[in-house]
Amino acid sequence: MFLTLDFESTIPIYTQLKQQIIAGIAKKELSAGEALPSVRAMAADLGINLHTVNKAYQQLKQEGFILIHRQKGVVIHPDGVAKADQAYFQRLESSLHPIIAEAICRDVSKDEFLSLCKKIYDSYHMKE
Amino acid sequence: MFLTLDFESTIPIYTQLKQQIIAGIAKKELSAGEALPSVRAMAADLGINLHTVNKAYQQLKQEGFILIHRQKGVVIHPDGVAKADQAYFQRLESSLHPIIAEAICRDVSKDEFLSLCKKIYDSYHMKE
Amino acid sequence: MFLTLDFESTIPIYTQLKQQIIAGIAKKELSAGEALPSVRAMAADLGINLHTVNKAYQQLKQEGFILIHRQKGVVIHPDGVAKADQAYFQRLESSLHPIIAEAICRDVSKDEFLSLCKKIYDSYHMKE
Amino acid sequence: MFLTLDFESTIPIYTQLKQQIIAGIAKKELSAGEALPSVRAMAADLGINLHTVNKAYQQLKQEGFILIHRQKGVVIHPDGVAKADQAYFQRLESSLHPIIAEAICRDVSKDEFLSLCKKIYDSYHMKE
DNA sequence: GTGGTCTAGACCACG
DNA sequence: GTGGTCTAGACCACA
Repeated sequence: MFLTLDFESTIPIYTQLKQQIIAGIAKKELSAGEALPSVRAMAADLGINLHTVNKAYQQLKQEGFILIHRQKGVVIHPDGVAKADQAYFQRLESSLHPIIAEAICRDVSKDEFLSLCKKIYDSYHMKE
Repeated sequence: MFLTLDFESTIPIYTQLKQQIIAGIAKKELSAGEALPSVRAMAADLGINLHTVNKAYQQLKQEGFILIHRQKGVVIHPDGVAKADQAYFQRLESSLHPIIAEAICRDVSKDEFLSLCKKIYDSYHMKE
Repeated sequence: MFLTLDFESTIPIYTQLKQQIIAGIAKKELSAGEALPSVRAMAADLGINLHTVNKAYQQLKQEGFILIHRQKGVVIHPDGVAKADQAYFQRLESSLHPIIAEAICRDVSKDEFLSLCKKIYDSYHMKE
Repeated sequence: MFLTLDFESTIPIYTQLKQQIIAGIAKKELSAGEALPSVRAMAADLGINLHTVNKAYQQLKQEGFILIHRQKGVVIHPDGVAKADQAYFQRLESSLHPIIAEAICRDVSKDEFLSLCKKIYDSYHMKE
């Protein structure tokens, strides 16, 4: 799994890290139960601060993507991620709303938009 | 046009304001050439600082949603917003990527996801 | 002579007006001694405020481009504009400095820059 | 690098700051990848408010002269500034137009004008 | 009265 | 300690 961070992005590094790990899971590059590098190792690999990695891991844990064992270290959640619940759909919808509003302003047709979503969706499943 | 801000949200107020105005344009509640309240009036209405409003306006202007007319004040861009270009689609795609990745992890099917997008998309066009 | 104002520009209207009149003189569309519309007429023509026209006229007068007679009204300075003096060259240089600095940063070659200047220069003299 | 601001000037301080930094890049006093003082440090150095410095930095960033690195802070854009494009040449031309029109009115010959441009251009490259 | 600029001081997210 | 956000109050240029 390759992690690429953009230090010039406005997106916080810990968020980028989270997103990349989630993307890895979605692409099945990271499978349930698989071990992730320790906070220290990950930080050293990426040349970033321990706190930054830790923050990403803590949030991933809190959102049910990973487990942090004192001994076994960090592993992808073996039972799969917590499924979509009410709260998640609400978050999802509110994150899509502004994106779609802007797309409409810019005259992106519904089909065009849905095609793009499909394309991205498939880009994850192709790897399956 | 009703603007509702969430002062508890982690999303900056000026961003919320931007999004609501963009949503207003998408819903055709705000039509091309229509005037927006002055920074001062808007700030007073919302109970926020005029600089916060100004920041939102400046960004909307820079992104082509509004323009600042020396006589009419702040108005919705009359020619419609700059259409979707290469750069926009790139931004759009990178904003959708992490959202879709998470949806996949949470076992949201492609159809389910697309339905949600459709629903949101239509919620803007219903007002037409 | 055609005057076109951009009410959406960041450049003040009175400045645009000044520049257009100066351009008119440079292009010999306006010749020495020629009359300009009164403040009122000009303001009505352009749909702008009296004060705005007045400010432009006052500055043009102060810089030696026009004369304002109580009776004859506003006329292009019959003796030609005050020639370039020390102070003018200093102003000219300091207005060119930042422009040229940016051009250099953007890898515009000296020849490229000078060609552009020549082209613009000629665009005024062609009308002669 | 020496920055000199004129607090009496009508040119906004943040604009002066921008111009001086651009001049510094043109003169190669600031080289690609080099770090700039933090907004706070720069503000303290110049005896101005940090928001003023921030505004200059934000605009320089938006125009591609600098970028804000999460680890290194503010740095001169390492890949060099975005090269001259269509839009830039248009801006350049419209900034030169009024300057040249006035020069013509003041009987500055084309050669005289071009010599001045050359002189200024060289004043940047001498430092190379 | 409008937007543009500048100052000042505060809190927070980030690394 | 860094930049990002928000507030507040002041002055000015513009129309």
